[in-house]
Amino acid sequence: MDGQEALPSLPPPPLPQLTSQNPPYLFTPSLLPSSSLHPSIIEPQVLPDIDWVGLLSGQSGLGENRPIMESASMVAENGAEEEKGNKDKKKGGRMKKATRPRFAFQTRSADDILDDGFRWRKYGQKAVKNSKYPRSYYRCTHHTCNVKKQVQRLSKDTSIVVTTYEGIHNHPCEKLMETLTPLLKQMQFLARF
DNA sequence: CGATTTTGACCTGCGC
DNA sequence: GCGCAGGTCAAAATCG
Repeated sequence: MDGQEALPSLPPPPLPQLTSQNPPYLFTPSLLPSSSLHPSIIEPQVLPDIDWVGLLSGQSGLGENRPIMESASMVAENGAEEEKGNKDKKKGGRMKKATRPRFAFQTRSADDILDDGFRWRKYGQKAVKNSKYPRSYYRCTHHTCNVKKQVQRLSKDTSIVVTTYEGIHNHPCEKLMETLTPLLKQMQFLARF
């Protein structure tokens, strides 16, 4: 069925607060609605039923209906786990059930690919049943980062793109850093006076 | 020439 | 056990 296409349109939930428990780069501009990085996005929508608190704290979700989001039990995303995990998998196919957090949101956009500040490499595209449009698979190009995302346009409402993120970035957003670095330098310079 | 995209083959999980 | 659907790999093509 087209589970992803039956997503209700609800206002985005409150954004999670970063605490000392959370990885420093857990939520980046990619998840911030109305981010200035996304001029083309008119109506960002975070999927409902996402247990942000659980997601962040490592506890499992509460929602009963989770159209896209999988269980949010957090696996150690950083460091050794990812590289070694990759060795277990053979060519193609699903590996062990992903236990990494997944979250998705809809955006109303003419572009399938929205610029979320990270660099992504496309590694696959697949036609999906009950959908006119193919689903595209992307992986974060950062060496140590194993985050993936899927992008799919709804066939019911072709102006809506569903983006599903899987995993958590363990590095800063490049674009954000590019923007902030000169500002920081300038501030440091001015602070000397 | 390195990085990225395209695309068909391959693999796995799941329902029947 | 079989077939389908989804997810990934990797070689070739394309791009900057």
